[in-house]
Amino acid sequence: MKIGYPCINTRINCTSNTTFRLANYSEENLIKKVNDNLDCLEKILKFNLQNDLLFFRIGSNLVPFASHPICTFDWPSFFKKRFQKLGKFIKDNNFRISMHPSQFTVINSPQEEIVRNSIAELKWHCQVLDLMNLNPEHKVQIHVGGVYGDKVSAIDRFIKNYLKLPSSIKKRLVIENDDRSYSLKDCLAISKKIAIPVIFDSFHHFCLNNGESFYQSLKLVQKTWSKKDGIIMSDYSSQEKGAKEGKHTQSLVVSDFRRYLEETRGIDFDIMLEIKDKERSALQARKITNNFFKN
DNA sequence: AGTTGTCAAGCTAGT
DNA sequence: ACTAGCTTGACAACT
Repeated sequence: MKIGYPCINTRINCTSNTTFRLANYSEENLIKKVNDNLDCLEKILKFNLQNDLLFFRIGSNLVPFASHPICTFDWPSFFKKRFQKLGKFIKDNNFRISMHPSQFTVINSPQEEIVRNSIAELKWHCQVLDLMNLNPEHKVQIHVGGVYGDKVSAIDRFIKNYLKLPSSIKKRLVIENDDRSYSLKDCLAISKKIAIPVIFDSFHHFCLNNGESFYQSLKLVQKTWSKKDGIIMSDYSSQEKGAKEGKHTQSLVVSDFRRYLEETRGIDFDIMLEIKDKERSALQARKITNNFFKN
């Protein structure tokens, strides 16, 4: 089981998500920011390696405005060597990488332009992983999208648009159950039709489910990951106490996490801790799992 | 140096 | 009609 955290390390004095305002776009700015981001990504991965945190989600600001029409600069060629070097480090040390384009990426929108923009967004995410020469075990995850008052057609639209995607995207794309619209059951039904792997988000499942236990859920999800996709990825969080349902906790709730490990014992999966305090919780979780699996 | 309004983009539920 | 929350806070202009 690999343990990871998303995008940001709070104790390293840098972020791999530096960006700039669209109004300040220039080739010079772009090059500088991407360079800074790659520098920082390298530092984060080194930290993670030292601490046995081999799962990491790379943030979507790594290349600012990569899918925006303003960005005509050939950054993939310009940074090719750097990406390759990072990719080698990732492979040599057996890291698992994921990326998660943000809420604007909706491939089942009824508006063609939104779908087009979403595909452009997926394309550059996948391209980053390709530039690093990472195999399809390194994934790009999205949600199914909107419902628009008619889930059946919304799902049909997802499938129809998915089938038109280039293989560079299809080989990496996975769908995640969300906390309001598309449950695990919905995702599995989609997966059955187009063989897309499903990422299980335990917290979203807690918010929206059809009665499946965590163990059952992971077992069901396991069937959607083929050998080339690697072992299953999952997202983990728990509810912030006192806040409204759906808000991620500030720090790892140890008792909840232990219970989760108990309930899912026997299933091999990589776990991404979507918790606000980032590496702090991941370090805690690493210790807990190390002891847990000793027994 | 620290604070705060604003930032490319979508969707949903709650007020 | 408007906002919070998801998401990954970070920028930049102001005290």
